[in-house]
Amino acid sequence: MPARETNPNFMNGVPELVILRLLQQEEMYGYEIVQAIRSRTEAVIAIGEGVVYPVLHGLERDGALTSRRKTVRGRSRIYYSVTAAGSRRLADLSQAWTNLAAAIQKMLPGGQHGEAIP
Amino acid sequence: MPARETNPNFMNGVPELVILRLLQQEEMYGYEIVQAIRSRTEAVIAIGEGVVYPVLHGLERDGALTSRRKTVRGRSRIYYSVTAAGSRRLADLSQAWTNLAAAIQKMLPGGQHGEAIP
DNA sequence: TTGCAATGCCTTGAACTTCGAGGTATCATA
DNA sequence: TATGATACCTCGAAGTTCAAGGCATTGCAA
Repeated sequence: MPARETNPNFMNGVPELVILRLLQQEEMYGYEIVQAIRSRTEAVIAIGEGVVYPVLHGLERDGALTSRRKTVRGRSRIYYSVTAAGSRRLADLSQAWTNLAAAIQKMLPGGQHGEAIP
Repeated sequence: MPARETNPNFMNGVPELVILRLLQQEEMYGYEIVQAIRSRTEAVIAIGEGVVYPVLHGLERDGALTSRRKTVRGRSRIYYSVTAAGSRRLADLSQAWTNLAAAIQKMLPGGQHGEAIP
């Protein structure tokens, strides 16, 4: 997952952003993340397991996450936590997202000035 | 450019959104769009010609845009305008984007409650 | 006048993400 | 005992975007 040069990986990387953010607040495992994203965004964002697991593996490979295996009620889970590098990565992604969202907001109707209602 | 079922084509489609929005305000040609996006977003968003032209062609093929050729100072330009279908498409995209941005904003630090400063 | 930058159109291949569908195994419940 | 939920995973397909080019004209500077 090499960073892009020009646009901050553009719109992509939202799964990565959301996953990092969740894990920064609380240690979680893959299956849990999938449902947490659905429920916390009221299904506005729905990221499947086919996306979540590869992202988790990639982030761990990059040193942004660490994992530990834990067995709960006979279920083997792999809990992920954010490392210091992951925190930095999250900060960067958040900043990039905020910039992008602001830029787009300004172009959309009623984005430039304070939405004056005559 | 078929619409996706689950996530609203996810983060993608920002070029399409921005281009439609620009053209709704004013008739423009490809080369002009590239620079308009750069300048109006203060280079936060930089979409190259390799993206803009295919998007324009796709939108026209879908009936969201119409074009007319015009020669200005010896330069042949193709000006694009938004059709009624294009307006609807823009409205949908704007809505999807707003929903998505709101959902993400709520997850980011200081997004849930009114950023109380004690 | 010669050359180079800017204008203006375009295509291509590669790279990357994301999606959807599947596979495996265990546990709890009906 | 069979089904659904849990929990992990992979794969191929599809779609976007990117960078790098190619072509032709105009205008300016050397």
